[in-house]
Amino acid sequence: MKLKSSYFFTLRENVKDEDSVSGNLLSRSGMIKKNSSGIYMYLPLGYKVLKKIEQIIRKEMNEAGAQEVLMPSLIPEEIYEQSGRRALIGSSMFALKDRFGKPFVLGPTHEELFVMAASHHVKSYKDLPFNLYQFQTKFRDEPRPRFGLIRVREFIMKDAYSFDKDLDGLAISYQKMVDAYKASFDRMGIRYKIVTADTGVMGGLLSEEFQAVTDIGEDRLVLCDRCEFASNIEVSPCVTDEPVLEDLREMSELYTPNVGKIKDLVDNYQISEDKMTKSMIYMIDKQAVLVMVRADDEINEVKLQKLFSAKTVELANNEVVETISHAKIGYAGPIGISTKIIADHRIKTMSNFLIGANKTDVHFQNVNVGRDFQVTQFADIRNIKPGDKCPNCGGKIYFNNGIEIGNTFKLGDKYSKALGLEYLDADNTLHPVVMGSYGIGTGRCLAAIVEQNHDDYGIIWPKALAPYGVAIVVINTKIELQSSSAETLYKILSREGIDVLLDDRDERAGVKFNDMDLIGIPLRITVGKTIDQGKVEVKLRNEKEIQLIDLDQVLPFVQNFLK
RNA sequence: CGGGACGUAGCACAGCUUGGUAGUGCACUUGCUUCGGGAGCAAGGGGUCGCGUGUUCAAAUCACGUCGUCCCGACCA
Repeated sequence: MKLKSSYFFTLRENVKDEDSVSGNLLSRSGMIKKNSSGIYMYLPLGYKVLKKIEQIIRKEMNEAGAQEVLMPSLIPEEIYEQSGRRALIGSSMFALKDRFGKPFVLGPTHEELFVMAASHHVKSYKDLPFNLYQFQTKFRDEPRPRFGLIRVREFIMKDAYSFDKDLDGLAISYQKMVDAYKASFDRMGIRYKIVTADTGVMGGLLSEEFQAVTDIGEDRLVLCDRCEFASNIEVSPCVTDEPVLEDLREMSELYTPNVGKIKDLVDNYQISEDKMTKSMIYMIDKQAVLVMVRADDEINEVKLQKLFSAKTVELANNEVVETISHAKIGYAGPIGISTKIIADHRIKTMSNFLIGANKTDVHFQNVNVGRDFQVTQFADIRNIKPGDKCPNCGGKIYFNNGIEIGNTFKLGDKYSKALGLEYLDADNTLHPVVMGSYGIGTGRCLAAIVEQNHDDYGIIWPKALAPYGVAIVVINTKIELQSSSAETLYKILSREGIDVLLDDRDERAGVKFNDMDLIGIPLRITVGKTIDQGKVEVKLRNEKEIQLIDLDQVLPFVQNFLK
């Protein structure tokens, strides 16, 4: 492509509305443009990269034996009613009505439609297994779009669905997808971890996430410095040390006016956080429950939800807390409370600690479980922390941020049961089909790659994804020999099927160099003064050195580079 | 949905307190000089000051409303 007569622009300054490196670099390089909150235009360069990402995934999916289809985005609302997900997904679903008043939604994910598609084919066990996938726009009305392309309301997802007769079949289908995902992300040059995660709204038996390791990711990845353990913090189990109890001291009241917060207690009374507990009142399926953890631990709501098999888990509002604890916010505690008390296992290891007294301005000190109060149940309900013991090998835990670029689910029979997708087995009995679902967010891949590959000058695309593998820059377009030589080179490379960018704009050299760096072209060929000796300069985006090569060496050099 | 901020040219912003002819830098056009890492000088083009209502002789500026955007939180497939 020749820049002179193309749609091409770059911005010199950061865009105010973008809060991430990738959002800014992609905007400044003219690849994307925000249109509304969480809704983007893909402009020519950005769309080219997106297509390359799609192509890589498509090839791997096809090799894994999946077949590509395309489902609609406009879907009758009743289909989600049937599967029970209309209420579950709730206001995250864009809803609208047609001219006759019939309710439709814009598809946020497509398990239901794929089940319907499958039901046209599946009658007998002989019709299984198979796998269908699509690249298609999803709509999710996120409460808070963020980080450029990372949390958006309209995005393209590759979603695949496997259909098997039993769990053994699912295991095979699932592994094929995991392998295809690994191959895809490897080819894109993304550094990622596979972590176990919560199944969330999807439900089912197992969820694993492919997390690109970056600074800004929204997810906290729990990793071990010794073994391969990797988990999303929301499901990572915690190991609790054996209790080493001190001699029990006499419990007493401590007058603590206006210090309902942990930090104030630490500051004002010189009590360390591992000698205090945090008691929070939660509404779990609308029932109040007191949840206790050590003061320096965080409560994990996903674990709470699982513990109670609950639909909703939320912090109780202030009024409820004050009614139940008979005190101002900050003074709730387990003694004399009427609710169930769920305590983290770590509470068992504590002695002579501090709790809220359910009385405004008062705490109890030297409290001990068993002697001073009873709990309904001990459970693992806290978040694991850096430095904790690895639940797998006992090694040391550390955290990384991650961007969820892919997710694989073993759904089991959740959707096939809800929607009646059954097959007849060899013994003439009906069984629900066993499903898996597998997603990759292509826009997130793009953002993750930029997050992982950039410097002060701009994006550094991996060769496989760069919008153009090579750029030819003419230093001075007014010098005939430079222009004509560059034009000739452009033709030679193009004729060999190389996608090459010719910067023939009437701009100063600095502008062109900076633009080519910003948009991240991996190889730059500069046609300048040295053309008088029949030589051009060659520079790689990720290296500083410039080498001179003869004109007739350009084609083999480029071919070798792009290989 | 709760808390906070912002909305003035394609982009980034000033002007608003104290109402009186719409500004700056980058980008854009033309000319001259320059020409290998975002040039200089000069002359230009481009704005319903988010939208609405009100106060006023007069509103970018004050008041109220509304829409949008961003940040923190809640939520999150």
